[in-house]
Amino acid sequence: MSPDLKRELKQNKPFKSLCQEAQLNIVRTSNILVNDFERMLKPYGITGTQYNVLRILRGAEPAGLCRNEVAERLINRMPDATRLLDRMEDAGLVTRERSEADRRLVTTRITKEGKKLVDSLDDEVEAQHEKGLGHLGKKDLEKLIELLTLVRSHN
Amino acid sequence: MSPDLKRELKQNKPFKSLCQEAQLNIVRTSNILVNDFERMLKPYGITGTQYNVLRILRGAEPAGLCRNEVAERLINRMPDATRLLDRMEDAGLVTRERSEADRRLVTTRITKEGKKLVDSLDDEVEAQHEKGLGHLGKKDLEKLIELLTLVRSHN
DNA sequence: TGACATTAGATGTTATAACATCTATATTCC
DNA sequence: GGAATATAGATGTTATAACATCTAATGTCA
Repeated sequence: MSPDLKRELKQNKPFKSLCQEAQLNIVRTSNILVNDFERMLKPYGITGTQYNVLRILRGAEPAGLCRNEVAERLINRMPDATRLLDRMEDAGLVTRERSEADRRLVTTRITKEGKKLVDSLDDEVEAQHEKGLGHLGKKDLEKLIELLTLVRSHN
Repeated sequence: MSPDLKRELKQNKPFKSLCQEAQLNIVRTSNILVNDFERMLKPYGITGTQYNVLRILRGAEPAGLCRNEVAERLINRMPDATRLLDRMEDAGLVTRERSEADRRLVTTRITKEGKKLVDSLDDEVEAQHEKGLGHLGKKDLEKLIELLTLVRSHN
């Protein structure tokens, strides 16, 4: 049970510090969860980032959001938002329209088709989260969230 | 303090489940730490993955490791190991040599130059870990590691 | 031995990430 | 009003990731 990270990565030396061990644990665990998540999405022809954008735009209906607002709400930074949205527009998942009030802005909205796709994935997404983390109890999950929030708290 | 993730991502709806909230916290925290780490490495002309490969090869001296052994020890999977090592070879950080015993294998070793680079980064790397996680106490770090190990324990 | 499967790695191709630079529009402030 | 600055986004380029396919060497077993 719980083979530790050192064994997982076939390392023979101990970690240099507790901070390092914690950081590697966070990153490793994230990578595993993200990989599983992307694999689950693959049959539907979208990436994890695209899925997250769809979620964000679904939550912003019917007003929509401009490019930078979408980027701000993403879990990971996305320097190339324009072309990601281009691809999603080509795929019929979003529409874009230049704002009348401020012509620098381009409002992006989810299409009916995009909403249908993301709605249809809700159960499978929840199942993936459950599969990856459901074996922890409520107490442990809450403690984990608390500690990670604390990690992020200082910058 | 500790603005929670919901606020960070400007979400107005609560998370669907505790599992989902935990997963997003893990991934978000990892992204922040990885971004900081990569930014720190940038002046030295290597990526995070390249740094990790150098660490692995430094730990495998003087025997070296073949391509797949390197890939297995990485924090994240690397389907394109060949060309990553190509680039590192071009940069003078590693050498490669086809094994005599089994001519399918190519043994990769860190060069003197590569070792010098990774040695010179040790302090800065530790400082980055300290900066990102040092504000947690020993108890909290240990608990965090324990919980993340538990997350990874079941598959 | 020879057909077949397996393994290690290389290579071709496409998609995406990362970064710098550029254009158009708005805002600031004299 | 107009120059300077800031902001939103588009575009060009390079590097890397992802995936499939290919070649060479080894192992398996009739």
